[in-house]
Amino acid sequence: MNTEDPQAAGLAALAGLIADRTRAACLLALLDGRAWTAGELARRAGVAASTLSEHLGKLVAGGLLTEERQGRHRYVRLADARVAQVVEDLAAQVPAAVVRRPPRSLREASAGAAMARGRTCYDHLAGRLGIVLTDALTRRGLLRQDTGFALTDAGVEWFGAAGVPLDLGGRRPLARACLDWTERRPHLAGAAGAALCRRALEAGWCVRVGSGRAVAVTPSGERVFSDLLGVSRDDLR
Amino acid sequence: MNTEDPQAAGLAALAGLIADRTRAACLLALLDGRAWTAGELARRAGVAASTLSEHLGKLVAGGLLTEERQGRHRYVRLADARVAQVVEDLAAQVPAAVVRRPPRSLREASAGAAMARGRTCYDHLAGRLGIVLTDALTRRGLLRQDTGFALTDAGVEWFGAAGVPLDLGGRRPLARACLDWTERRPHLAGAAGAALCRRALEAGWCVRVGSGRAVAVTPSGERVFSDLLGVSRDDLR
DNA sequence: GTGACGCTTCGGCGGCGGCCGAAGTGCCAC
DNA sequence: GTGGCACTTCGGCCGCCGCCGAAGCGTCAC
Repeated sequence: MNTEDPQAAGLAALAGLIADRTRAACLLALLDGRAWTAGELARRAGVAASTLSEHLGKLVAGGLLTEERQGRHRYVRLADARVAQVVEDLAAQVPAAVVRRPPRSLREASAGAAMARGRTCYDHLAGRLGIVLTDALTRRGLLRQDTGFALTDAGVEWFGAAGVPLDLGGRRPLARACLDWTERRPHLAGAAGAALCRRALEAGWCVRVGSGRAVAVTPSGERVFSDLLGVSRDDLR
Repeated sequence: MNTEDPQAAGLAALAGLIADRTRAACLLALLDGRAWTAGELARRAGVAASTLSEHLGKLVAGGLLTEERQGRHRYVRLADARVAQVVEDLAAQVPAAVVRRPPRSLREASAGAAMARGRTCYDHLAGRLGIVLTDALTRRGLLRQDTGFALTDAGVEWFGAAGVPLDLGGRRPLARACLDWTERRPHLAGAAGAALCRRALEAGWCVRVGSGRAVAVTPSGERVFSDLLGVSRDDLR
């Protein structure tokens, strides 16, 4: 390369951090928005602890992850919402045919079904649950998807009325579309999506299922979503 | 890797296509939305024609590029707007400090200045020009950026009145934020951004400068943007 | 036809990077 | 202290991949 191009080099370096099967598996696992220990990730990815340690070093050095040492554990999480967005966006581009794979076992099948029903996607809700809520917001004129992706004034009010505080002054966009990779349609992300998810977990509208990203709606959540958004219970199961 | 994960493998493979300096340089060059020949890209990237041929093969096989053979030339372009978006988004994440580099020559400096003033970003307008237009749309209540990123009803009307036809039924979102890597702020992308750019070039409001992506506003364009959006001529120079 | 040109294929080279196991470091429990 | 555990560092192995030049193929100009 006679004429070195710093932008191309930077782009290649960034993509290179993701362009490894093991690191990609880590990033996807970390998309649940929580902190994992190095050991958990190593088991998940199926590589030796030493191998994973090196990968984490690269991801942290590259700014994709932040780490937090606690005793003999190294906790690691996605650095910020922008990193999560990049990983999501890229993951959403991989052809559906590649991702869809018949489950190997009953256990895997039911875990997959739970994820498809509802899960967190970094800091917001995804899966059928995410889509149902996003569609309900749209149907009620609270979110507009026809000319872009933004809350309406009524939508901002609705969040206030629902007891979901919105950070209006923040640098992060309030509403953003995130392509759902099970539903293949956009769901609500951004500050509003994060606030809704946080509130739903705090208030017990939803609970985490098992150890992973899967999320289920509680009876109280069904009532709330029905009252606030007219979502039928059948759509949430 | 004991438990193979098709999603991680797919993500890594996709990122791997971008994770090479030469291929990254090609993708960035192709972000101008036009078709390039293999030879042009080889010269641009500074590698042998044979090397570049192999890279193009991978990018085409991976679905990032489409090719069109004409005589002894192989024309290649980004496969679609989604690919452009992925490349843009990823490129926008590389730290500004890496990209900003003092120009080597007067020629390079003036080319850089022209690009910063105005350029195409795949199929829409970027650089100061893109930002000025996006801000003007926002100031006039035609585009809303405070609660997301979407055209208002008045905005949809404005496009009609300005003689810029919008495809309302299309699958592609009408308005989308694209992070400008010279201005570090979002400018208008999506179907509306593409329509505006197409109309501006057709109607002679803007013209391509030199051989590349740079775009300049013509006197007639200054008049139009002033009339339609209240943009001062000084902001366009 | 003849030569020039654009691109592709192939062989070979070199370097990078992912992987592991072994050894080492720090932390915790007992 | 003593052992166990989580993680890291190191050395070495292996395979992949980007690079080139040479040769080949099709197209275009004359």
